[in-house]
Amino acid sequence: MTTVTRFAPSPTGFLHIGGARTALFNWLFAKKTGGRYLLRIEDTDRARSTKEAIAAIIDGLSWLGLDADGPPLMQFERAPRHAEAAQAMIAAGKAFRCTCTPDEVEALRAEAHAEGRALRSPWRDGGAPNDGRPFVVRLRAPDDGEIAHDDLVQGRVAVRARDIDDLVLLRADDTPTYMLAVVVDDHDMGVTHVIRGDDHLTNTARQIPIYQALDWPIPRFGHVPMIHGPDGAKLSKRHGALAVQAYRDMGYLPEALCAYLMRLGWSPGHDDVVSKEEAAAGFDLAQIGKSPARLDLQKLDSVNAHFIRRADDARLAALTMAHLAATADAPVTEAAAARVLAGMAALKTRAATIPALAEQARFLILTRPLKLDPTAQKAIESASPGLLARLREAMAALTDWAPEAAQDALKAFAAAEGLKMGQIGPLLRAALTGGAPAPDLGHTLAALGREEALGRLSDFA
RNA sequence: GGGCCCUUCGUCUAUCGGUUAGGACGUCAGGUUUUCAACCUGAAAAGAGGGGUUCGACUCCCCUAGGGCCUGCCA
Repeated sequence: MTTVTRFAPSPTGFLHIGGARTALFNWLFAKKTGGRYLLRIEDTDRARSTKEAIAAIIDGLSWLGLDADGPPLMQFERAPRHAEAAQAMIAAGKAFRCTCTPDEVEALRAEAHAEGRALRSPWRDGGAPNDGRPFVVRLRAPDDGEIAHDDLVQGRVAVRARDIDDLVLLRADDTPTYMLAVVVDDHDMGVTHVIRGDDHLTNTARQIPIYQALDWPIPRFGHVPMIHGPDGAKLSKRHGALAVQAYRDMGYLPEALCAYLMRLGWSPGHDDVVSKEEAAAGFDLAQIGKSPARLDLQKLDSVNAHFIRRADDARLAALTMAHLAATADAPVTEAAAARVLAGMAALKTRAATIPALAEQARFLILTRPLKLDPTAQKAIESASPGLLARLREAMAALTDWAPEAAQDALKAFAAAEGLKMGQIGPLLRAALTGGAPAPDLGHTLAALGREEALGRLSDFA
């Protein structure tokens, strides 16, 4: 049997990283088992669902490389099918019409609450008046025994049947509730493994009776813990829950965010930083911890740094230039872009995020004559007269402008002058970068290119 | 109120009855050094509390404490 998993967000807001992680685990499990991973948009809450949210969710998943194996299923479109299932349940005596008014339900609920038991409708055995008054369809919750399932993450979880309420399946307007819609859709989509947040753990005991009432096979369930904020509090919209796109804007690579999210709460037994593709083969739901994990941006930084080093230079250069274009005061030229690309191999070992990479690359896009920061200013003013001019001359004579050759030339120049590198490095660096961060001088010279480098030296010689 | 789930260094975790409780990120201290990083070496740092079971418990059981979720004609 091929496995089918699904991610089923409700489009009432953006895709935050908790949802992204749930999607990721579904994706990993499907890949691991050679199955399919599907997307379902749970838009049955018409008032709160928006087109924008749907677009943002799909965009976020796509950015993360979590595209589904098939078009998304829109839940609301299936309302007739859900109603049909509810009717079948009534016919089988597993569901019933309940004509209690909201006030009556509230009173019954208060009573049940006070007695510490689950809500049961007075009409659960039938007999509700059929005189045109509004009604809902409720599940006739099992009377005795226990509802248990072997959770792939949590282990065996059992709830006594008497603690399950006569939950609403179909509202008075004939639309399905979440409990019904989920079960019907998961069944119809052929979902074999329901992997979702552990906020649904207790809902499982409420959904299993629906499967049983419909005489459908019950899928396996795996409830993964939620992610908490750095302070241990649950992530919520007003508390650190950011859209995945916000992480993109902060300069994280999608493969890095996936790798980090994947490791958050899942330990394959080693600490290697690997991509989701590399991890899929060894993925195991049983290795996911049961307790919530906190978000740690510093760890994310470190994982991101790892993937920046592995990333393609041209891709990084494009991301860096985009960031520079948005933040630098001066317009970025094509020549500057070429320099950033040329220097990327040396630059990318030095930054954990794209903004940090842009800061490392900033010296490359500066326009002549460079403005000097105080330290650079001092280095140039205090240099012995003519030194920079002689250095420029020595470099101008150089034919090979590769990093190593440039470095060797600098050493030779220092030796000829009877100076140590420490005595010419700051001066040269000041003239080349104006004080902006940059790699070692060989790479700095190489990335700038002969013409630009010599030009910058001329400006201060 | 009721039900269910969770609890090892600051953080993510390893350990599946016997370890000096290991690693990673972070932190701190050294080293390297031409800026900023990076890098190298070292250090500090943990089993929520209390009872059991056992020759022996982080590991199994119970209680307590703390946290989370569900208990909606939200999802």
